[in-house]
Amino acid sequence: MGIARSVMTAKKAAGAKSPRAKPAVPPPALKNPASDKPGLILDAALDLFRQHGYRRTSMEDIANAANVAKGTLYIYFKSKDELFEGLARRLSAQIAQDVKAALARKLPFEDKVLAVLDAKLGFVYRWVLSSPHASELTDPTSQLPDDVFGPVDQALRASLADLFKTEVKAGKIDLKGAGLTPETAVDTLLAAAHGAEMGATGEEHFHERLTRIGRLTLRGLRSGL
Amino acid sequence: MGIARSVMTAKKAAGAKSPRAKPAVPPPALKNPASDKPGLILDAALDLFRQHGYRRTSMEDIANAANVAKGTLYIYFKSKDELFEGLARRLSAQIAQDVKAALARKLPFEDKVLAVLDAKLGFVYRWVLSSPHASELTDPTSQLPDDVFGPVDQALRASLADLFKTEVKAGKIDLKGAGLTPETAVDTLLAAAHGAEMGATGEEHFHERLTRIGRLTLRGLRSGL
Amino acid sequence: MGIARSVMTAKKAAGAKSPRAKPAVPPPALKNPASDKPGLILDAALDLFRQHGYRRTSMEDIANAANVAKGTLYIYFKSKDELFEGLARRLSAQIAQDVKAALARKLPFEDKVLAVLDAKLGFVYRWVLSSPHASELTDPTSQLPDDVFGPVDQALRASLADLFKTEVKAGKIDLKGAGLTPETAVDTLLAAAHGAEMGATGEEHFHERLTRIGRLTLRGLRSGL
Amino acid sequence: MGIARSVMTAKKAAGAKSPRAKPAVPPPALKNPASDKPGLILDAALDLFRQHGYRRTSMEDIANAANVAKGTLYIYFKSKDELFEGLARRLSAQIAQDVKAALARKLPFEDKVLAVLDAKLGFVYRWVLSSPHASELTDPTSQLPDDVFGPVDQALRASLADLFKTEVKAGKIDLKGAGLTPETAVDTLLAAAHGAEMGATGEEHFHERLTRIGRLTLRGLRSGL
DNA sequence: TATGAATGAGAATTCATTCAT
DNA sequence: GATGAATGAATTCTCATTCAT
Repeated sequence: MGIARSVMTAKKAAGAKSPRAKPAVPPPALKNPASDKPGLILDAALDLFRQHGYRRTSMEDIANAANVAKGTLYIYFKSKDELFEGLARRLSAQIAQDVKAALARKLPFEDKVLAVLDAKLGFVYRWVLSSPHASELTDPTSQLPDDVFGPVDQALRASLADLFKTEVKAGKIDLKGAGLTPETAVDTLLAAAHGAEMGATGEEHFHERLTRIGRLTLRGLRSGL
Repeated sequence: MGIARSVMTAKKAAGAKSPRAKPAVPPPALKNPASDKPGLILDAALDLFRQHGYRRTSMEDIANAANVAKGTLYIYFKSKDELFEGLARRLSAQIAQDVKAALARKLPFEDKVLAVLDAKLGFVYRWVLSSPHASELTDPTSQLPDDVFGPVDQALRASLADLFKTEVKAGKIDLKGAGLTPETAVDTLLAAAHGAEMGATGEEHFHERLTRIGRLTLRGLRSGL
Repeated sequence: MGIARSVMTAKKAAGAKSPRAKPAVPPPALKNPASDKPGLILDAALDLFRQHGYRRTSMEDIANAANVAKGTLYIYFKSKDELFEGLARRLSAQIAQDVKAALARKLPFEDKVLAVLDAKLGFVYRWVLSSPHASELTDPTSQLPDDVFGPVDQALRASLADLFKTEVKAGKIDLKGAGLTPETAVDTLLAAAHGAEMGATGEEHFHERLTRIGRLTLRGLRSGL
Repeated sequence: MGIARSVMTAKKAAGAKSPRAKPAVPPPALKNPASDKPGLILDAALDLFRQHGYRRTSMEDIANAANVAKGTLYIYFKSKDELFEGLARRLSAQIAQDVKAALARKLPFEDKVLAVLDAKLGFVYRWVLSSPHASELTDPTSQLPDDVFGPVDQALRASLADLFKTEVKAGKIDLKGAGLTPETAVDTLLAAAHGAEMGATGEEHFHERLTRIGRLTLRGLRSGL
């Protein structure tokens, strides 16, 4: 089973033009793509976690959904928590890719910032936050090692800070007037954007919010205010 | 045992003047104020949930911490989930009070908005989100009845929308220019503010963020941009 | 709330003529009939035991149904098991009365035997065996003291044996031919009659069976076979 | 542990000639006959249920007696009630076999009827009714699915009815004279026989009763009465 | 690698009984 | 006598994890 994986690995149709167009993840090359056991296991797990939450998904459920024996799970993941960590790592890797792609696109400042926000938050929303059990998936153990999402986040912040600096130099935005440095400005933007998920009722709703938050925040940074 | 309640019910020193001043909760009258069993149980539960999370706090733990027998928990709360709901209701009631107080204060527009945001989010942050197990406390069952937080939220939104309208009439802010109605503006503001919690490392950090988000967002609404 | 007792104590309309007519129990005189607490408790208990079985009826249920506090039950009955025993004693007393009445009636031999069987088994059937939880009511603890039903049974057997002896003397039945003594004949008859309850689907069904068993058994005892 | 199973599966010495001869059960083929886990569990359970009753036998007790872990019980039986149902099914299967064997024996009418009654009721008596907790074993949940004992009972009734019809044709018995059809005659006989269990003090006592009831009932059916 | 039967600590919940008022 | 809050032992059931095959 696993609509999850099929979607997560599906290439989106190419020629999208909006800032939100975001391609997805090329599956890592496998000798026999049909037997990427750990991948299949994670697919099944994601599906089930989203549907029933972490607590109410048993290792047995995952094994059944992945068509492997329970013991097999423990060959690839030392524990249920590590299996979850594996999920987080895969998610993180995919976000990294999407963010990188967004940054590489040739777009005006504001559009690019929105594209980046969408790459990061939209992805998470689609795969995690839109689940009725999102809170359990945020981190069921509160133990995700720093290296799971940390590096991606660092890189993102650095890149956005650079974008901001450029824009400041160009006189388009005025951080000082708002009492901010590039870093605090980025932090503020990301935090605010993160709030878009709050009680969002669907992806459309989420995106409208995200866009409004992004635009309003950037508006507050404009020069000559 | 129970710093939670002592803090939650402690009267804050009166004459605070900063926008962040937070009044608190008049305990409901009790026959024997020294033995508000359900209250003591909730105190113990909140403490433990914050420390160890919902899943890893057993009813036995709660009973021990509250110095009552396991069975006593079930006199006041039908199940572990209902106990959690009780916690949420108490939280909600306290937020409602604080928000109301913030709205009643005589402050300039921006300060009042920040005060309201702080009343709502700061309270939640202090009692829920600052826990390493925050995600589990958001709603372990994804089943909190609508009437727990809904009404408070509705009222808050309505009040903020009124504030905005007044400010629009006074020509101080310009929602149309930002493509917003009072309601979408409030939604955007609240959502953005909600993001302040994201990975905050402490209450100070949280507040700085919240303030920056609030100010930046309001800045984006100013007239004559 | 006690349909049980009202029925159990209700006087049946008088002039019934069939062998099956069986009057019931005059309530013991009480100073204040409205406050026969133990009686009301037993009424409630019987009701509930019949509906939900012994196991699934809690002392709290009984207390609620009897409109007394839980602690009150323990004033009149030392334990749940003793409460049940009280029920059994009341039942036994009522059977004793009905059997006595049946024996006192002026009826031909076969009719009288059937009337006695009905007094004993019909009563039990109506109040115990017709419940879906009969098996639990037969004796939830397997600990009913001998003196609860024993004496009634002894008396019944003795009386029936006398009836048989008389009938033998009159040459109407022939126990020797069937290899029986009066006592074994009575035991056989009672045991067989007892089987009438087996899977009976209602009181009518039960009575047809009981009658057929009685008649067929007595038929097997007829002289000149 | 487990005299239960050893007896229940023990082959009785072959050539028994009395009406009471009881053949037994060919154990289903097992990979490892020494570890029929569900069978061993049922053995332990039957032992304990007979000794202490259903309620007072905990799953833990059963697990200990069967030398398996508590969780193992739930591999084979979804719940305590289903475990009981398993017991009933095994019992039913064995009764079916014994009844079939009794019907296959070449015996005169009356002896065969007695043999059949003994096959059905004697077995139940030995394994269930002779327990001091029989009432709890009759059906602790009042929920045994119809397909557990129903089919066996149906088949038995049909076979006995056939026997009766044959005997009627041969002029040996006279159902009409007793106001019965073959089916009601069978029902009456079975019900009466069922009563043999009532307060039986041991297997001998039970059998005497059963035999007397059977003979007396059949005697009542004889032609030319 | 892969399996899946077996494990057993742990958790939530129930309820007969007690006892201070 | 009457109450009902409080108790805590007992019970059923779950599920992450192990390990012999």
